[in-house]
Amino acid sequence: MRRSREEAAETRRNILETASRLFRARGIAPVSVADVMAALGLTVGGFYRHFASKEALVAEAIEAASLETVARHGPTERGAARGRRASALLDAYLSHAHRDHPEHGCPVAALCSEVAHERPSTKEAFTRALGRLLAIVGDGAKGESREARDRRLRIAASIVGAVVLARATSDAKVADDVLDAVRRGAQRDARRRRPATSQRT
Amino acid sequence: MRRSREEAAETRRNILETASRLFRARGIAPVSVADVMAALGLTVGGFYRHFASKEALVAEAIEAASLETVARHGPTERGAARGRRASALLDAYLSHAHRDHPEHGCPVAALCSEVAHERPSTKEAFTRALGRLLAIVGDGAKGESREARDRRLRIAASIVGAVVLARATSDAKVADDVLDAVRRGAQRDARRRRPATSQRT
DNA sequence: TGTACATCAGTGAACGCGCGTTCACTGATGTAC
DNA sequence: TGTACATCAGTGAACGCGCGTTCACTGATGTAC
Repeated sequence: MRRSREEAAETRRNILETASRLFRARGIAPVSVADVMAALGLTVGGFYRHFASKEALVAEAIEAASLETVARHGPTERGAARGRRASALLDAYLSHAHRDHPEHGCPVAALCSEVAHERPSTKEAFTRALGRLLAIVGDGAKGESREARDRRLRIAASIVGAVVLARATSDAKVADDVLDAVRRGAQRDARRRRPATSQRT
Repeated sequence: MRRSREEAAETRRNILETASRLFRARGIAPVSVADVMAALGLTVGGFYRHFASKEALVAEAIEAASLETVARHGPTERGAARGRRASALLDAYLSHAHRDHPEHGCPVAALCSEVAHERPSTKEAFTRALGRLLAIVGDGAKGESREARDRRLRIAASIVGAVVLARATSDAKVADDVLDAVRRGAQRDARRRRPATSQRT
């Protein structure tokens, strides 16, 4: 039953994409290698032709989810366009759609507390994902002031915190309100140092 | 081998306390019922004399951790004392000690992304814990303005986000900086509406 | 271009292991008289 | 207060189950000539 190189490469991409969705939707531990393969109509044995271990898959899946999230919010522009992009990111990040569909969302928000107990390779992939999130929240130029870096870290912590709490709570009002409150705060915070930028897309 | 009522009650308390520590330190799924009992020098079978299921233990352990966290930051005072308490809470929450010792810390920060995939009873215990955290971040009086409630939600999201990210990243500088940045921001934010309160304990 | 053979993607069963939960059993505790 | 018996906290083995990983096998693909 050998497949062509192209088919094999596509299988690998499919495993990665499916794993990336499943891990974000249901967490790392609750998703088994067999779950991922079954979702593609394949059996477990074949998995190890493509990845050395579940751990390796997890690290790559986080990487893939992170790159997908970044790509959705566009490359780094300059000036007013960058401000609009950052503002649009905040609205998207704190939307009900993002809260309700972690499988298509940011891996940092989906996996943050679970990753703390994972192995180094997983934590490193998570760390790169967080780095990319920090990069699209602001722009992290070399000569950045401490205030500017603080603001990026603060915005990242609050948007991740808001989405995670909105997903974990069973109180629908708190879930809605924390997203709203953080959206208003972060937009104001982001605007503070970019007064020339037009807001609200 | 029957034990006295007092001994049995103490065993129950010990199971709860140990579970509460282990879940915060290592997460829910990675800690088995046998792990908890073994940590007390007991065998698994006896567990079910005290709790109906692991799920019931998880819910009670989150509740216990939450009450312990609240108790550590004292009951609600009025006026300037409340401001000092809230300020001290922020410093403690965002400290290296809290980041490095989740087993003695806030269950909301320790379990947030994992709880999103747990059963209703667990999410409800988490929701009560979040409610208590919101209550000690500000004071949530009845006539509270939208701005005041927003500020409490924003501070809660950002301190939880900061601790979770600081624990999950393998970049020591980002871990330190996100705690510092959020501490400065939250102290400033908290001070904004309580100008009469003396700051920095 | 055609043929013979090596490669290897995917199968499906098996490996050892740990999980949550159940259960017959033990013997000290608690209770009824 | 003393005795007989019921209760039940904790033991330790077993239950069925799912996990990550391994492996002999298959047959189509890729390669050497």
